[in-house]
Amino acid sequence: MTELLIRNILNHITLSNKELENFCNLFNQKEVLKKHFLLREGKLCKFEGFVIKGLFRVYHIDSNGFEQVLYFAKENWWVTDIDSFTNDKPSQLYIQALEDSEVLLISKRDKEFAYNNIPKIEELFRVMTQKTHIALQRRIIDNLSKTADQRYLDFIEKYPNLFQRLTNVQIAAYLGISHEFLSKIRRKIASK
Amino acid sequence: MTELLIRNILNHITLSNKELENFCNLFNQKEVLKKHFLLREGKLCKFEGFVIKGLFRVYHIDSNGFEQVLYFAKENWWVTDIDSFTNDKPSQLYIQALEDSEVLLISKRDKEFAYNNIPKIEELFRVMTQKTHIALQRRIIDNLSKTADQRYLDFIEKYPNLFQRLTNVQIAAYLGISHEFLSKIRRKIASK
DNA sequence: ACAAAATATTGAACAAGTTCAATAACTGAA
DNA sequence: TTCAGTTATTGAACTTGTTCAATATTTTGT
Repeated sequence: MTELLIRNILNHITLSNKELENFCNLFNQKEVLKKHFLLREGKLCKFEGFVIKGLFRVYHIDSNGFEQVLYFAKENWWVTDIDSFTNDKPSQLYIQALEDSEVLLISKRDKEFAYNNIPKIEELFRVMTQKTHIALQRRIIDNLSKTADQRYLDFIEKYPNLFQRLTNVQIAAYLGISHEFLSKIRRKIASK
Repeated sequence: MTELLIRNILNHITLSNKELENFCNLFNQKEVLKKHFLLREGKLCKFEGFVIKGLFRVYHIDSNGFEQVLYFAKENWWVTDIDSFTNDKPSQLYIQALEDSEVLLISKRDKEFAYNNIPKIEELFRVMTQKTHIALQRRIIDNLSKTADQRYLDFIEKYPNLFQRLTNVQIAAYLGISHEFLSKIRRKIASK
Protein backbone atom coordinates (compact mmCIF):
# COMPACT_ATOMS: atom_id res chain seq x y z
CA MET A 1 0.00 0.00 0.00
CA THR A 2 3.03 2.27 0.12
CA GLU A 3 3.72 1.74 -3.56
CA LEU A 4 2.20 5.11 -4.44
CA LEU A 5 4.10 6.83 -1.62
CA ILE A 6 7.40 5.37 -2.80
CA ARG A 7 6.84 6.58 -6.32
CA ASN A 8 5.90 10.01 -5.01
CA ILE A 9 9.07 10.30 -2.94
CA LEU A 10 11.31 9.17 -5.78
CA ASN A 11 9.74 11.88 -7.85
CA HIS A 12 11.30 14.45 -5.53
CA ILE A 13 14.63 12.92 -4.46
CA THR A 14 16.64 9.71 -4.81
CA LEU A 15 16.69 7.31 -1.88
CA SER A 16 17.97 3.76 -1.37
CA ASN A 17 15.52 0.91 -0.93
CA LYS A 18 16.54 0.62 2.67
CA GLU A 19 15.93 4.29 3.37
CA LEU A 20 12.60 4.15 1.56
CA GLU A 21 11.49 1.18 3.56
CA ASN A 22 12.54 2.69 6.87
CA PHE A 23 10.76 5.90 6.08
CA CYS A 24 7.57 4.34 4.73
CA ASN A 25 7.30 2.11 7.79
CA LEU A 26 6.74 5.22 9.87
CA PHE A 27 3.34 5.75 8.22
CA ASN A 28 0.03 4.31 9.40
CA GLN A 29 -2.87 3.79 7.06
CA LYS A 30 -6.24 5.29 7.92
CA GLU A 31 -9.62 5.16 6.24
CA VAL A 32 -11.75 8.29 6.17
CA LEU A 33 -15.29 7.95 4.86
CA LYS A 34 -17.00 10.59 2.75
CA LYS A 35 -17.97 13.70 4.74
CA HIS A 36 -15.87 12.61 7.71
CA PHE A 37 -13.09 14.83 9.02
CA LEU A 38 -9.37 14.25 9.23
CA LEU A 39 -9.00 17.54 11.10
CA ARG A 40 -11.31 20.17 12.57
CA GLU A 41 -10.76 23.78 13.56
CA GLY A 42 -9.43 24.11 17.10
CA LYS A 43 -7.76 20.69 17.11
CA LEU A 44 -4.04 20.06 16.91
CA CYS A 45 -2.96 18.64 13.57
CA LYS A 46 -0.87 15.71 14.70
CA PHE A 47 -0.08 14.22 11.32
CA GLU A 48 1.28 14.81 7.91
CA GLY A 49 -0.73 12.75 5.44
CA PHE A 50 -0.34 11.23 2.00
CA VAL A 51 -3.55 10.40 0.17
CA ILE A 52 -3.61 6.98 -1.47
CA LYS A 53 -7.29 6.92 -2.35
CA GLY A 54 -10.10 9.44 -2.52
CA LEU A 55 -10.24 13.19 -2.20
CA PHE A 56 -10.07 15.80 0.55
CA ARG A 57 -10.87 19.46 0.82
CA VAL A 58 -8.78 21.66 3.11
CA TYR A 59 -10.79 24.70 4.05
CA HIS A 60 -11.31 27.56 6.43
CA ILE A 61 -14.53 29.05 7.75
CA ASP A 62 -14.34 32.83 8.14
CA SER A 63 -16.07 35.02 10.70
CA ASN A 64 -19.10 35.40 8.43
CA GLY A 65 -19.49 31.65 8.11
CA PHE A 66 -18.19 31.44 4.55
CA GLU A 67 -15.91 28.63 3.53
CA GLN A 68 -12.69 29.16 1.61
CA VAL A 69 -10.92 26.16 0.14
CA LEU A 70 -7.17 26.36 0.54
CA TYR A 71 -6.58 23.30 -1.60
CA PHE A 72 -7.87 19.91 -2.62
CA ALA A 73 -5.85 16.73 -2.08
CA LYS A 74 -6.47 13.60 -4.13
CA GLU A 75 -4.49 10.37 -4.50
CA ASN A 76 -0.77 11.02 -4.63
CA TRP A 77 -1.02 14.40 -2.89
CA TRP A 78 0.08 15.38 0.57
CA VAL A 79 -2.29 16.86 3.11
CA THR A 80 -1.78 18.57 6.47
CA ASP A 81 -2.18 21.87 8.25
CA ILE A 82 1.47 22.77 8.25
CA ASP A 83 0.97 25.68 10.65
CA SER A 84 -0.75 23.61 13.32
CA PHE A 85 1.54 20.64 12.75
CA THR A 86 4.86 22.46 12.91
CA ASN A 87 3.98 25.03 15.54
CA ASP A 88 1.79 22.88 17.78
CA LYS A 89 -1.06 25.30 17.71
CA PRO A 90 -4.80 24.80 17.25
CA SER A 91 -5.75 24.51 13.62
CA GLN A 92 -7.82 27.11 11.82
CA LEU A 93 -8.63 24.60 9.12
CA TYR A 94 -10.95 21.72 8.42
CA ILE A 95 -9.83 18.71 6.39
CA GLN A 96 -12.80 16.72 5.14
CA ALA A 97 -13.08 13.71 2.84
CA LEU A 98 -15.22 14.42 -0.22
CA GLU A 99 -15.12 10.74 -1.18
CA ASP A 100 -14.40 7.54 0.76
CA SER A 101 -10.67 7.92 1.18
CA GLU A 102 -7.51 6.39 2.53
CA VAL A 103 -4.43 8.19 3.80
CA LEU A 104 -1.02 7.27 5.13
CA LEU A 105 -0.23 9.32 8.23
CA ILE A 106 3.08 10.09 9.88
CA SER A 107 3.24 11.59 13.36
CA LYS A 108 5.39 14.51 14.34
CA ARG A 109 7.63 12.30 16.49
CA ASP A 110 8.17 9.87 13.65
CA LYS A 111 8.84 12.65 11.20
CA GLU A 112 11.46 14.06 13.54
CA PHE A 113 12.90 10.59 13.93
CA ALA A 114 13.20 10.46 10.15
CA TYR A 115 14.89 13.87 10.02
CA ASN A 116 17.45 12.64 12.54
CA ASN A 117 18.05 9.18 11.13
CA ILE A 118 17.52 9.48 7.40
CA PRO A 119 19.36 12.66 6.42
CA LYS A 120 17.80 12.79 2.97
CA ILE A 121 14.34 13.22 4.47
CA GLU A 122 15.23 16.76 5.41
CA GLU A 123 15.92 17.35 1.73
CA LEU A 124 12.68 15.65 0.74
CA PHE A 125 10.54 17.99 2.77
CA ARG A 126 12.58 21.02 1.83
CA VAL A 127 12.07 20.24 -1.84
CA MET A 128 8.36 19.54 -1.38
CA THR A 129 7.81 22.69 0.65
CA GLN A 130 9.62 24.72 -1.98
CA LYS A 131 7.41 23.35 -4.73
CA THR A 132 4.27 24.13 -2.77
CA HIS A 133 5.68 27.55 -2.01
CA ILE A 134 6.07 28.29 -5.71
CA ALA A 135 2.51 27.12 -6.39
CA LEU A 136 1.17 29.33 -3.62
CA GLN A 137 2.98 32.37 -5.01
CA ARG A 138 1.54 31.62 -8.43
CA ARG A 139 -1.94 31.40 -6.95
CA ILE A 140 -1.61 34.71 -5.13
CA ILE A 141 -0.60 36.46 -8.31
CA ASP A 142 -3.45 34.80 -10.20
CA ASN A 143 -5.98 35.74 -7.54
CA LEU A 144 -4.78 39.33 -7.65
CA SER A 145 -4.63 39.71 -11.39
CA LYS A 146 -7.19 37.46 -13.00
CA THR A 147 -10.94 37.70 -13.35
CA ALA A 148 -13.11 34.90 -11.97
CA ASP A 149 -13.86 33.63 -15.51
CA GLN A 150 -10.17 33.23 -16.20
CA ARG A 151 -9.44 31.59 -12.84
CA TYR A 152 -12.19 29.07 -13.53
CA LEU A 153 -10.83 28.28 -16.98
CA ASP A 154 -7.32 27.97 -15.54
CA PHE A 155 -8.60 25.62 -12.86
CA ILE A 156 -10.32 23.20 -15.20
CA GLU A 157 -7.35 23.27 -17.52
CA LYS A 158 -4.84 22.67 -14.72
CA TYR A 159 -6.85 20.02 -12.85
CA PRO A 160 -9.14 18.45 -15.46
CA ASN A 161 -9.74 15.20 -13.60
CA LEU A 162 -10.05 16.86 -10.21
CA PHE A 163 -12.64 19.25 -11.56
CA GLN A 164 -14.90 16.38 -12.58
CA ARG A 165 -15.00 15.09 -9.02
CA LEU A 166 -15.96 18.40 -7.43
CA THR A 167 -19.26 20.21 -7.09
CA ASN A 168 -19.63 23.81 -8.20
CA VAL A 169 -19.90 24.81 -4.56
CA GLN A 170 -16.45 23.37 -3.89
CA ILE A 171 -14.89 24.93 -6.96
CA ALA A 172 -16.44 28.32 -6.16
CA ALA A 173 -15.04 28.13 -2.61
CA TYR A 174 -11.61 27.52 -4.12
CA LEU A 175 -11.92 30.37 -6.62
CA GLY A 176 -13.26 32.75 -4.00
CA ILE A 177 -16.61 33.46 -5.67
CA SER A 178 -20.23 32.58 -4.91
CA HIS A 179 -21.51 29.37 -6.47
CA GLU A 180 -24.31 31.31 -8.14
CA PHE A 181 -21.80 33.46 -9.93
CA LEU A 182 -19.83 30.38 -10.95
CA SER A 183 -23.05 29.06 -12.44
CA LYS A 184 -23.38 32.23 -14.51
CA ILE A 185 -19.78 31.96 -15.65
CA ARG A 186 -20.41 28.40 -16.79
CA ARG A 187 -23.44 29.46 -18.77
CA LYS A 188 -21.52 32.26 -20.42
CA ILE A 189 -18.67 29.93 -21.36
CA ALA A 190 -21.05 27.21 -22.61
CA SER A 191 -22.86 29.66 -24.86
CA LYS A 192 -19.71 30.30 -26.86
CA MET B 1 27.86 44.09 8.16
CA THR B 2 26.62 40.55 8.73
CA GLU B 3 25.47 41.40 12.27
CA LEU B 4 21.85 41.63 11.13
CA LEU B 5 22.13 38.39 9.16
CA ILE B 6 23.54 36.55 12.15
CA ARG B 7 20.72 37.69 14.39
CA ASN B 8 18.20 36.71 11.74
CA ILE B 9 19.62 33.20 11.43
CA LEU B 10 19.73 32.67 15.18
CA ASN B 11 16.09 33.63 15.24
CA HIS B 12 15.32 30.49 13.22
CA ILE B 13 17.86 27.90 14.43
CA THR B 14 20.87 27.59 16.71
CA LEU B 15 24.32 27.52 15.13
CA SER B 16 27.85 27.66 16.50
CA ASN B 17 29.98 30.76 15.93
CA LYS B 18 32.16 28.80 13.55
CA GLU B 19 29.21 27.63 11.49
CA LEU B 20 27.76 31.13 11.43
CA GLU B 21 31.02 32.61 10.27
CA ASN B 22 31.49 29.99 7.56
CA PHE B 23 28.00 30.51 6.30
CA CYS B 24 28.01 34.30 6.42
CA ASN B 25 31.29 34.42 4.54
CA LEU B 26 29.49 32.98 1.54
CA PHE B 27 27.54 36.22 1.10
CA ASN B 28 28.58 39.23 -0.93
CA GLN B 29 27.30 42.69 -0.23
CA LYS B 30 25.69 44.69 -3.00
CA GLU B 31 24.30 48.19 -3.18
CA VAL B 32 21.10 48.79 -5.15
CA LEU B 33 20.03 52.38 -5.64
CA LYS B 34 16.42 53.50 -5.59
CA LYS B 35 14.48 52.46 -8.70
CA HIS B 36 17.24 50.08 -9.78
CA PHE B 37 16.57 46.40 -10.28
CA LEU B 38 17.97 43.36 -8.51
CA LEU B 39 16.09 41.12 -10.95
CA ARG B 40 14.03 41.56 -14.10
CA GLU B 41 11.53 39.32 -15.84
CA GLY B 42 13.19 36.88 -18.22
CA LYS B 43 16.49 36.82 -16.32
CA LEU B 44 17.74 33.95 -14.19
CA CYS B 45 17.62 34.68 -10.50
CA LYS B 46 21.13 33.70 -9.45
CA PHE B 47 20.96 34.74 -5.83
CA GLU B 48 19.16 34.49 -2.61
CA GLY B 49 19.33 37.83 -0.82
CA PHE B 50 19.10 39.24 2.65
CA VAL B 51 18.26 42.92 2.91
CA ILE B 52 20.41 44.87 5.36
CA LYS B 53 19.25 48.33 4.37
CA GLY B 54 16.40 49.78 2.34
CA LEU B 55 13.32 48.33 0.79
CA PHE B 56 12.41 46.23 -2.24
CA ARG B 57 9.23 45.36 -4.05
CA VAL B 58 8.87 41.95 -5.66
CA TYR B 59 6.28 42.13 -8.39
CA HIS B 60 4.83 40.66 -11.51
CA ILE B 61 3.47 42.38 -14.61
CA ASP B 62 0.46 40.59 -16.08
CA SER B 63 -0.60 40.36 -19.71
CA ASN B 64 -2.63 43.56 -19.39
CA GLY B 65 0.34 45.47 -18.08
CA PHE B 66 -0.88 45.62 -14.48
CA GLU B 67 1.57 45.13 -11.65
CA GLN B 68 0.91 42.80 -8.74
CA VAL B 69 3.17 42.98 -5.72
CA LEU B 70 3.99 39.55 -4.35
CA TYR B 71 5.74 40.99 -1.31
CA PHE B 72 7.88 43.78 0.02
CA ALA B 73 11.28 43.12 1.59
CA LYS B 74 12.87 45.56 3.99
CA GLU B 75 15.88 45.29 6.32
CA ASN B 76 16.08 41.89 7.96
CA TRP B 77 13.96 40.20 5.29
CA TRP B 78 14.99 37.70 2.65
CA VAL B 79 14.40 38.30 -1.03
CA THR B 80 14.62 36.08 -4.09
CA ASP B 81 12.55 34.51 -6.84
CA ILE B 82 12.56 31.03 -5.42
CA ASP B 83 11.08 29.49 -8.57
CA SER B 84 13.72 30.91 -10.88
CA PHE B 85 16.51 30.32 -8.36
CA THR B 86 15.75 26.70 -7.54
CA ASN B 87 14.58 25.56 -10.95
CA ASP B 88 17.01 27.55 -13.11
CA LYS B 89 14.29 29.04 -15.20
CA PRO B 90 13.68 32.60 -16.40
CA SER B 91 12.02 34.72 -13.77
CA GLN B 92 8.51 36.07 -14.14
CA LEU B 93 9.21 38.65 -11.48
CA TYR B 94 10.84 42.02 -11.04
CA ILE B 95 12.69 42.94 -7.88
CA GLN B 96 13.18 46.68 -7.59
CA ALA B 97 14.63 48.88 -4.85
CA LEU B 98 12.13 51.44 -3.58
CA GLU B 99 14.84 53.14 -1.53
CA ASP B 100 18.64 53.15 -1.71
CA SER B 101 19.32 49.66 -0.44
CA GLU B 102 21.95 47.13 0.47
CA VAL B 103 21.68 43.36 0.27
CA LEU B 104 23.83 40.36 1.09
CA LEU B 105 23.69 37.85 -1.76
CA ILE B 106 24.52 34.17 -1.82
CA SER B 107 24.91 32.27 -5.07
CA LYS B 108 23.35 28.94 -5.84
CA ARG B 109 26.71 27.22 -5.82
CA ASP B 110 27.59 28.64 -2.42
CA LYS B 111 24.20 27.77 -1.02
CA GLU B 112 24.66 24.19 -2.17
CA PHE B 113 28.12 24.23 -0.67
CA ALA B 114 26.52 25.26 2.61
CA TYR B 115 23.93 22.50 2.36
CA ASN B 116 26.69 19.97 1.93
CA ASN B 117 29.12 21.30 4.50
CA ILE B 118 27.00 22.86 7.21
CA PRO B 119 24.21 20.36 7.84
CA LYS B 120 22.14 22.79 9.86
CA ILE B 121 21.73 25.07 6.87
CA GLU B 122 19.33 22.57 5.34
CA GLU B 123 17.25 22.97 8.49
CA LEU B 124 17.53 26.76 8.35
CA PHE B 125 16.04 26.99 4.90
CA ARG B 126 13.44 24.34 5.63
CA VAL B 127 12.27 26.30 8.65
CA MET B 128 12.27 29.61 6.78
CA THR B 129 10.43 28.15 3.80
CA GLN B 130 7.84 26.67 6.15
CA LYS B 131 7.25 30.03 7.79
CA THR B 132 6.82 31.72 4.46
CA HIS B 133 4.58 28.91 3.37
CA ILE B 134 2.28 29.50 6.34
CA ALA B 135 2.19 33.23 5.63
CA LEU B 136 1.31 32.59 1.99
CA GLN B 137 -1.56 30.30 2.98
CA ARG B 138 -2.84 32.95 5.35
CA ARG B 139 -2.69 35.53 2.57
CA ILE B 140 -4.59 33.33 0.14
CA ILE B 141 -7.38 32.82 2.65
CA ASP B 142 -7.46 36.54 3.41
CA ASN B 143 -7.56 37.46 -0.26
CA LEU B 144 -10.43 35.04 -0.80
CA SER B 145 -12.47 35.98 2.23
CA LYS B 146 -11.84 39.61 3.09
CA THR B 147 -13.03 42.82 1.54
CA ALA B 148 -10.46 45.35 0.31
CA ASP B 149 -11.21 47.66 3.27
CA GLN B 150 -10.38 44.91 5.71
CA ARG B 151 -7.26 43.81 3.83
CA TYR B 152 -6.02 47.40 3.94
CA LEU B 153 -6.66 47.70 7.67
CA ASP B 154 -4.95 44.35 8.23
CA PHE B 155 -1.97 45.50 6.20
CA ILE B 156 -1.36 48.73 8.10
CA GLU B 157 -1.84 46.91 11.38
CA LYS B 158 0.50 44.08 10.45
CA TYR B 159 3.21 46.22 8.84
CA PRO B 160 2.83 49.69 10.43
CA ASN B 161 6.36 50.88 9.68
CA LEU B 162 6.47 49.36 6.22
CA PHE B 163 3.23 51.08 5.34
CA GLN B 164 4.72 54.50 6.05
CA ARG B 165 7.48 53.90 3.52
CA LEU B 166 5.17 52.89 0.67
CA THR B 167 3.07 54.89 -1.75
CA ASN B 168 -0.61 54.14 -2.20
CA VAL B 169 0.17 52.79 -5.64
CA GLN B 170 2.47 50.16 -4.10
CA ILE B 171 0.04 49.22 -1.37
CA ALA B 172 -2.83 48.92 -3.86
CA ALA B 173 -0.72 46.63 -6.04
CA TYR B 174 -0.14 44.43 -3.00
CA LEU B 175 -3.81 44.39 -2.03
CA GLY B 176 -4.92 43.72 -5.60
CA ILE B 177 -7.04 46.85 -6.03
CA SER B 178 -6.73 50.05 -8.05
CA HIS B 179 -5.01 52.93 -6.32
CA GLU B 180 -8.07 55.10 -6.90
CA PHE B 181 -10.18 52.66 -4.97
CA LEU B 182 -7.60 52.58 -2.19
CA SER B 183 -7.87 56.33 -2.04
CA LYS B 184 -11.62 56.03 -1.56
CA ILE B 185 -11.16 53.43 1.15
CA ARG B 186 -8.78 55.78 2.97
CA ARG B 187 -11.27 58.60 2.80
CA LYS B 188 -14.03 56.37 4.14
CA ILE B 189 -11.86 55.20 7.02
CA ALA B 190 -10.66 58.73 7.82
CA SER B 191 -14.22 60.03 8.00
CA LYS B 192 -15.04 57.76 10.91
C1' DA C 1 -38.33 3.14 -8.37
C1' DC C 2 -39.37 6.74 -5.10
C1' DA C 3 -38.98 10.33 -1.92
C1' DA C 4 -35.86 13.28 0.25
C1' DA C 5 -31.93 15.83 0.17
C1' DA C 6 -28.39 18.06 -2.01
C1' DT C 7 -26.83 20.66 -5.95
C1' DA C 8 -27.35 23.81 -9.90
C1' DT C 9 -29.63 27.51 -12.48
C1' DT C 10 -31.80 31.83 -13.09
C1' DG C 11 -33.34 36.74 -12.42
C1' DA C 12 -33.60 41.06 -10.11
C1' DA C 13 -31.77 44.30 -6.96
C1' DC C 14 -27.70 45.52 -4.80
C1' DA C 15 -22.66 46.21 -3.36
C1' DA C 16 -17.84 46.26 -4.42
C1' DG C 17 -14.41 47.59 -7.29
C1' DT C 18 -12.68 49.69 -12.02
C1' DT C 19 -11.90 53.06 -15.42
C1' DC C 20 -11.15 57.40 -17.15
C1' DA C 21 -10.48 62.06 -16.86
C1' DA C 22 -9.80 66.12 -14.32
C1' DT C 23 -7.77 68.45 -10.32
C1' DA C 24 -4.98 68.80 -6.16
C1' DA C 25 -1.02 67.94 -3.26
C1' DC C 26 3.52 66.61 -2.64
C1' DT C 27 8.61 65.84 -3.74
C1' DG C 28 12.97 66.46 -5.43
C1' DA C 29 16.46 68.39 -8.24
C1' DA C 30 18.60 72.58 -10.06
C1' DT D 1 12.47 78.77 -4.57
C1' DT D 2 10.63 77.05 -8.39
C1' DC D 3 8.83 74.08 -11.49
C1' DA D 4 8.51 69.57 -13.37
C1' DG D 5 7.33 65.11 -12.32
C1' DT D 6 5.21 62.01 -9.45
C1' DT D 7 1.57 60.73 -6.32
C1' DA D 8 -3.15 61.27 -4.35
C1' DT D 9 -8.05 62.56 -4.53
C1' DT D 10 -12.50 62.91 -6.48
C1' DG D 11 -16.75 62.04 -9.40
C1' DA D 12 -19.41 59.73 -12.89
C1' DA D 13 -20.31 55.83 -15.59
C1' DC D 14 -19.36 51.21 -15.91
C1' DT D 15 -18.20 46.12 -14.87
C1' DT D 16 -17.77 42.44 -11.84
C1' DG D 17 -19.48 39.85 -8.40
C1' DT D 18 -23.11 39.15 -4.33
C1' DT D 19 -27.44 38.23 -2.25
C1' DC D 20 -31.78 36.37 -1.92
C1' DA D 21 -35.46 33.83 -3.36
C1' DA D 22 -37.63 30.81 -6.49
C1' DT D 23 -37.31 26.83 -9.60
C1' DA D 24 -35.07 22.95 -11.86
C1' DT D 25 -32.00 19.13 -11.81
C1' DT D 26 -29.25 15.47 -9.95
C1' DT D 27 -27.89 12.30 -6.40
C1' DT D 28 -28.62 9.24 -2.62
C1' DG D 29 -30.60 6.02 0.49
C1' DT D 30 -33.99 2.61 1.10
